[in-house]
Amino acid sequence: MTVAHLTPPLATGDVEEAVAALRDRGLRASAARRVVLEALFFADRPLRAEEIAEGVPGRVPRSDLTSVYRNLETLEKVGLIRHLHVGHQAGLYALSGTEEREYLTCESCGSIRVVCTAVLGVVRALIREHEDFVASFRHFPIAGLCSVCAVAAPSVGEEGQRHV
Amino acid sequence: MTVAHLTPPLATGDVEEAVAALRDRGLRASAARRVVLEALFFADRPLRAEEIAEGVPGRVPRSDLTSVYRNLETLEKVGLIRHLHVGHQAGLYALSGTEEREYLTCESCGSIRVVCTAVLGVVRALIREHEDFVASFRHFPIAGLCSVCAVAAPSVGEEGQRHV
DNA sequence: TTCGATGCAAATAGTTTGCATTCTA
DNA sequence: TAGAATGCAAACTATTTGCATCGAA
Repeated sequence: MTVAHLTPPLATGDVEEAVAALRDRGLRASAARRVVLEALFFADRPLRAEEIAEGVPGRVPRSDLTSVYRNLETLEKVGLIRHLHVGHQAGLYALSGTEEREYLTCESCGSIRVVCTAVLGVVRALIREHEDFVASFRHFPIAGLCSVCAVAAPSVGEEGQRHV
Repeated sequence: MTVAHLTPPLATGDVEEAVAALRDRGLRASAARRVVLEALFFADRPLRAEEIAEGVPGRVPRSDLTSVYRNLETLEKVGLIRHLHVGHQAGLYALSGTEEREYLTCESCGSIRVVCTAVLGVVRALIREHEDFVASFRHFPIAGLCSVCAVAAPSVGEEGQRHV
């Protein structure tokens, strides 16, 4: 089982800081590795491996998808980044920010929004107490229906409508 | 987006009852379809499509994997079954039982256990109230660390040990 | 007898692995 | 300059689609 996503987070403020963390661990600061970090710092939202490989025209150079995957794995092992899953889509990769973001994902329209960590703290405490289980929502965020889709719920058997 | 998993559940007690529900909807009660239902009724736990296709020697005949996938989709649309995701593995398919089972899945050892629905009810109410979001744990059950792995947590960076 | 359902082959998406080459420390 | 990292090709897993054939109603 891959448990890289259980590595404790290592927050950094920019590419140079992240690169320094790599060197601290005897890892090399290659161009391809920098590019992955640049893409993530530039996006400020979870990205798919393919989005990272595509680069940002004029901003972040494109790179080889295989290397992106290998570097995402390395960066995650170090704790610089994390990944999460939303629906049946490809995995999403994000920086380990100073503030630990957790998400709520709508199964109908596909929207992703940041959730109040305090509320999740209460949820975790509840589950820990009653079920003797340490719940985590980082890797598999809570899914369900956002307020808009919940209202439109009866029509939910067909095709989700993105209402953004 | 595929939202078959948002279909309301339709509980049945045995294969014949499930087959009758299919006919009610103008769907055919083919041999391959019966076999999928038999496998699920026989297992009484969530199964992967491949496990269903393999059959149970002397109990449930094996069948074509493609047909299994097509039939799982049909059965899920009807509400007779549901599917859920655990870690990075293949999807798991289960009957829509009368009692609505929800699970807690350990990210370290891979164990899956049934959770008290009442506790999840409180969790849902909490999230609905504070976040205006209707959480559901059917499709993506809550992940985390079971009590055994939580204690052994410091060693969690490497390889999860199945302690069952 | 007619469509719905099947089963094989082939395609697809996401991700991983092998290996000779390149580049960082 | 040694060993880490790259990048291309190829493999792999889970799942879906095309299509000619079959079988349930």
